Amino acid sequence: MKEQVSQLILQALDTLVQQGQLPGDLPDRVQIDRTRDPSHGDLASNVALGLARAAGKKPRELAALICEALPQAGFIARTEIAGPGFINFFLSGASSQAVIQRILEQREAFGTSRLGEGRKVQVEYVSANPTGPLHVGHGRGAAVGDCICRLLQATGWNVTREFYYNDAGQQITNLALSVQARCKGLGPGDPSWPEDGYRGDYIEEVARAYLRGDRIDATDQHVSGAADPEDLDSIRRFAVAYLRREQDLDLQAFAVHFDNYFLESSLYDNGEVEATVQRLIERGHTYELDGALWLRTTDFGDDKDRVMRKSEGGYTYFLPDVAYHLNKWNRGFVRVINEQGADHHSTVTRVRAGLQALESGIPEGWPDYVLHQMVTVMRDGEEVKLSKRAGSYVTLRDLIDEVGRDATRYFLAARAANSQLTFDINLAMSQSNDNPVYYIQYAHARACSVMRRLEEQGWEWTEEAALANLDALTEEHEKALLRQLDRYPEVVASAATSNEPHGVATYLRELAGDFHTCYNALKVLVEEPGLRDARIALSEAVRQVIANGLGLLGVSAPESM
RNA sequence: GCCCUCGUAGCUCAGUUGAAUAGAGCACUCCCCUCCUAAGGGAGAUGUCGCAGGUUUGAGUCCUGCCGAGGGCACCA
Repeated sequence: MKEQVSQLILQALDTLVQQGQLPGDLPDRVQIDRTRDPSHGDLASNVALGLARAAGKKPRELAALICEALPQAGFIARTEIAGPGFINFFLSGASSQAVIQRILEQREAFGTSRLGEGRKVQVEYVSANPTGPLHVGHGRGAAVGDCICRLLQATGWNVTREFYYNDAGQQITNLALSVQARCKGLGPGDPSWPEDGYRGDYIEEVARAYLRGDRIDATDQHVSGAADPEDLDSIRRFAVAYLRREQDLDLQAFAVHFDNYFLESSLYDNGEVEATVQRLIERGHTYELDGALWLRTTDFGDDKDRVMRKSEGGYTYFLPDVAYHLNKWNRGFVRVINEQGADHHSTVTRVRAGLQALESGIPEGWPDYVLHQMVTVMRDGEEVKLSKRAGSYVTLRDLIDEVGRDATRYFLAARAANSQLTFDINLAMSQSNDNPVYYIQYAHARACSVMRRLEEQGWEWTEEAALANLDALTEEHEKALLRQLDRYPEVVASAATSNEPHGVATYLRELAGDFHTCYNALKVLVEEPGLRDARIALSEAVRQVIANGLGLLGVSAPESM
């Protein structure tokens, strides 16, 4: 619709140029906005404001000229010049009601698009090292990352969901040592407890399972406990598998899954790290200093150069990061989105710089990053900091168990990632109108109950009859709903383009609000068949859009509550 | 010290890529079920958009500086 109005204006501008009212160089597109205030019509354009200076006319005068030159179009009821020179467009009743037909035809597909054109996109998220249960921060990453994936799928991208982790290195050695200490009956208080060991109770569970010889099947790891407290390597493999499985269960409870698990160690095993170093050296962006090999990342916007190979011979973590992203590029992902905690933001410039230094045709600014800020959990007005099992942090599982999957997902995804989030447990659990999750779900359930009541009344409803009677929808509350429904595809497209799933949550809150208002003011199941059919169609359209939107957030749409 | 993010109603947050009187919800005051689930709705009140400049016909939105909050600044991952 925006596009059509835009075409009309462009034609009008063309006419004015031919009449000599406007100079020749015109924009090839004009801005059309949805109005905030219904008294301003449905759509508005600011062309006249923008072109007034070049035209040497006052904005309102120019707006009047443009309006006169507008070609006739059935979907426009009238236009109006307002404020400093806006042109407001009032859509005809039929064209605003037509959204219902589109929704009922397209159903689950309403709001989806082919923006992605089947191109390959990879989203990397969570990527927690297997050293303990997932914490709330991982939960935020899981919710945001998963919603981004759903949005990308809905807009026609070919999505791969990936989880990257490290099963070697210092952290994992530390983990193995901690489990070993537990195997030997030591606790965090003992003098021989490993320095910086993991202190949570779950370490003891790992140790017991290892000594029992349990078999562990995680999505990507399968191993049995060797039950030998002296075999550190065996303990390491077991602990990694155990905690990976632990995380799998957390993610499963959260309805988040991955297509691929990627091991940092594989980059060493198959020589990609070494090949990356060679490539960087060949390209001449490296130098040796104090026995270390440096990459001149300052050539690519970094504020200081970075060490790639330490003087003792080992690589810094920065290098596998670059190798990993080169690997992603080589797998053909034209778009890559990394969802991470903001505490990793310093890697952004570094990785991009490293990729530029490879001179492999990777675009500047690739990949995308979505960095989420910290989550603070509150209960009864006080900050919750500890979980019993993990020892030092609130786990994702704690939240899911306490407030449920739907509320947890909604709260973690409903806010812009780059702002700090306060997770209020009491609010998330409250079954009242305070709680946006229930508010939205209730709107869906209400629409479902309309259909149930319809059957109880013994009334018939057919789509054909309803679509023939849509012109009965003339009340302001109904119009507001129609406008809101019409916006949905744009909301989805914009959320997908900007990697901002919270836009969908905000939209659903508004749509549900408009529905409740309308529902309260106007009875759906009235005696008069034409009006009843039309209102049921409206209610059904709202239900469908809420279900679609909740689907994008991974939140259920219950038929009754 | 440098870098990143944030600062909007008492609280939690939106703000459609620069537009028309800045919006919701909660909390507060009143009101609405013989009526499709009141897990709902209506009315009222609520702001120097952190501060100060700048760009622009127009700034919550863009630029600069300052203040405040969080995070990051290793030959650690």
